[in-house]
Amino acid sequence: MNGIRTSERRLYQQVADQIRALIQAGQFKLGQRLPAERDLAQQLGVSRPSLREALIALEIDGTVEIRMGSGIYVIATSERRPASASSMGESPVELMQARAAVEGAVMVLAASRMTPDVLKTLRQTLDAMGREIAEGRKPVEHDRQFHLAIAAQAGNSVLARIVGELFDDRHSPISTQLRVHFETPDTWSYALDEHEAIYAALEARDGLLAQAMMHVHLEESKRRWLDSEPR
Amino acid sequence: MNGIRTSERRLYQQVADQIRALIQAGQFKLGQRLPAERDLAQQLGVSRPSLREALIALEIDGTVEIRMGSGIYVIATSERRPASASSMGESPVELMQARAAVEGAVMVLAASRMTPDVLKTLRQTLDAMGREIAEGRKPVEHDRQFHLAIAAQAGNSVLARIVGELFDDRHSPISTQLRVHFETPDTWSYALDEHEAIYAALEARDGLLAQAMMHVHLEESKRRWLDSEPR
DNA sequence: CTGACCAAATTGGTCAAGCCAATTTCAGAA
DNA sequence: TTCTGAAATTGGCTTGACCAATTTGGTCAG
Repeated sequence: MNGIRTSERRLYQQVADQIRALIQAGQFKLGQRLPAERDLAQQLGVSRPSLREALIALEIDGTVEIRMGSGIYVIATSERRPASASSMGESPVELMQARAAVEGAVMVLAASRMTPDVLKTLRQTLDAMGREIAEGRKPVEHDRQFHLAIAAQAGNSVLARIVGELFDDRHSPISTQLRVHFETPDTWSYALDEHEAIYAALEARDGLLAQAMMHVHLEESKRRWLDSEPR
Repeated sequence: MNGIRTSERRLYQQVADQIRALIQAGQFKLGQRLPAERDLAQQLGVSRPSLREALIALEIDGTVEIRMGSGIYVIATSERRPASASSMGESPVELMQARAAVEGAVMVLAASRMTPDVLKTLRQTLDAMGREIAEGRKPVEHDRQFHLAIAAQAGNSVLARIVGELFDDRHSPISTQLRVHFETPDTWSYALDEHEAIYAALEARDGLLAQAMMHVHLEESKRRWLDSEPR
């Protein structure tokens, strides 16, 4: 059960994954208590503080419950709490198809509820993106704000949450693969053009056109993503 | 900037919240580097390992990026991973509307990819539900399997994951409110009838009919949910 | 003056050891 | 047999140290 530290990932991530794997393999069952921190750290060949850092990650994702004086208990076997999307073998095609389904529905709802204030916010976000692109920076945060501001206007907080999660699944900092953002300074300007088309449709309160423009944007975004990924 | 440790929450959670609050308040801006761990820990009145535990939580939720030898950078100014659905004030109406949008899209995809094997699995699941209902038990797990088996056949693992999460958001064991399942032995038989109608439409490979039947099921399910909730 | 190189400083990463708080277990007394 | 209190166990947090990665500043050469 010794950990292998040959990769560049942080130790806590590796240890957390090891523990998840042990749970998945059935070595620690639902409801069961893990070995004591001191023992488990020794078994895994790491220091106790490093083990504790890994346990925090597991606590946050709902895999374990930590009780002072008592122990660490498995409360999920990851059948209910899947790992992040990228670690589940989900492909860019599937992610963008899912986004098309969800954000398509959001577009129709949002267009019918569009207000001058929201349009103003979207306008400001697009302008901020334009400035960042002109300065050679990557407007990931404003890209996110654009998508989420529209989703928020759909009037359904569940859908808004899903839109945010799908966006983040692709831009999550956890996975080292996803640290490499796929857009380049050149392609960001295309993305901005596509955003402008979405904005124009929303301004016109045309839900079906907005939906179509979002589909175009996501399809092009997927294509750029696929073109940028190492094979 | 001294932390206050009067509550029963773990220190790392408190410190993480403090840092989030500082970021939200604009003290640390997007892209900016936080003070060094040693300095920040001192400023917040905690030990460095405790501060590191808090930073792990912030890294996981996408608020900061930690670079060895360089520093800790703010990469988001709002939460990336919202708390669970039920703690966000999402309503049954919103949840079921979102499910209608997502599972509606899934129905169309699944109907076009339906196979005898999947139909057999669905048949078995419905029969198992029927037996459980006859014995006065609540077929929550088979209910889940029915929805997820269909979603799995849609051929998009992202959508399947979302369907699972939405189902679990409603049936999550974490929220004490949701421990009280809304279906009663009587209403479970209605739910089963609705499942049968969905099954028939899938058997006929009629995507639009399957979608309509799923919408009916979710609408009725929502109504039963609302009728059962304390006001 | 500018650019390159190198050493020192700074920063995060991990470890070891210690003490405190909460819970569990066990032994002794009633 | 049951209850109580002490000891053991467990997690929570701190202090301090050393290692790895990055940044900064100084020096030298062109």
